[in-house]
Amino acid sequence: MHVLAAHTAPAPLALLGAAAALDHDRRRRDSIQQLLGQGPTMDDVLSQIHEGFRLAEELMAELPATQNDPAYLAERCHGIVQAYAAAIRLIHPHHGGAHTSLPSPPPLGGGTAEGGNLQQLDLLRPLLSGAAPSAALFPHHQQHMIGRLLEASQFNNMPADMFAAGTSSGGPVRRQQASSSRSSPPVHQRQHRRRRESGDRTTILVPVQRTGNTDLPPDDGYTWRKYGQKDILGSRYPRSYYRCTHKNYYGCEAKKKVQRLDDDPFMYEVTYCGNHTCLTTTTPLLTLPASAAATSTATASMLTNSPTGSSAATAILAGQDLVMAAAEHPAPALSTAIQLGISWMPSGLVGPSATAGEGSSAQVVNVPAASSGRDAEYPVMDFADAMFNSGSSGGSGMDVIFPAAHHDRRDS
DNA sequence: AGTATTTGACCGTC
DNA sequence: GACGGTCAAATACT
Repeated sequence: MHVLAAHTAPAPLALLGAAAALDHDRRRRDSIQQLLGQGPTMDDVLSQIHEGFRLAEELMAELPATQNDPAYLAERCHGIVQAYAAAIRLIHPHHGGAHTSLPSPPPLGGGTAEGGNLQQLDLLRPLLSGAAPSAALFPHHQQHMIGRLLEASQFNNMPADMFAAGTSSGGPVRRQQASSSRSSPPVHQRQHRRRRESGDRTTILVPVQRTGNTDLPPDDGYTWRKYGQKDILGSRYPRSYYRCTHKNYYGCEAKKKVQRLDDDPFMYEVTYCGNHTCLTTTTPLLTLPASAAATSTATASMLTNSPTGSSAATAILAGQDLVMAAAEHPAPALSTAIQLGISWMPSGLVGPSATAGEGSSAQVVNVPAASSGRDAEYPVMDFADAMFNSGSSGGSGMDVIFPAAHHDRRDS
């Protein structure tokens, strides 16, 4: 995958050839235009988005002089939000506006309407984190800005444990010193290793978590288990290798590589390999008793009312509106991540090899039906995911739910 | 006891 | 032979 050779690129946009970027742009526009049908043109949408960018840039430029004027800042922020909301309304006119269709989240940080509007910004996340097409649509600095807007709108208001759950951050604290005295087993005891997989890969750029420990890899809503780390030639930062935590339950073969960009330590390059079968498989390894489902539903309600429950999770767990909305507008795909309040889903939903120069416009809107169907029909599985994401290493939450099934699932 | 992380070594590819 | 991806023992942690 040629994207992986971009370590020395001066900017993420350099990940794409100019011709490929233009082609992505065109096909993506065409695809979205088809979705829009007789409605507003894609140019209208992009114009509105760019207006948001423009206002945001103005605000950033004015920040040094206006940072002590909260009323003014609020007004400018509101204008920015309105611009993006207008773009969303153009894309989803039948939503009837930014406030009416999607379930209203609880007030975030005391906000009211802004909370709802800011959540709308999340709909942009697939555009921005969804690999190449976004790079084709928006300049590098604008992608940065969107990332920061999104963080300001959602991440900073998310429960801290929501992030601790998604990645290795939820695991044990890094040990102080590792042993180096052990020796590897004899070669003949090693299992034969599989050839390097050459399946679909998607590379995206994700800004680092700005709050807390910024060394933590970005959370994408999935749960990953780190299985390796390598120093990469010519790269300042090591590359970490993760596989899906659900591998042993669902046989999920999804993997990802995470590496900081040399030229931008505040950005991670995340390469996803393989799709999450744990999202499309119902019960390959587990048998779910009806009582467990009932219990999980009840517990889901508790989570809904939990003070730490996210607004998005509340929306999903509490009703079907968003499920239906997601089915109609699959780009912000419905998945475990949304169940957990994280509304972007890079792997398998942004289309394979989005950076490979192949037409991705169709794939952008091609959400596996099994995914949303499974989420709608198997809430217990989502609860299992939630328990997986508890971050507890000693005694998995699955022990509580599926005690009989939870044994002998260690690797190899 | 069970699980996640670390890290040196192994293995396939180029 | 270099490099990247993976394995798996040792270890940390709950």
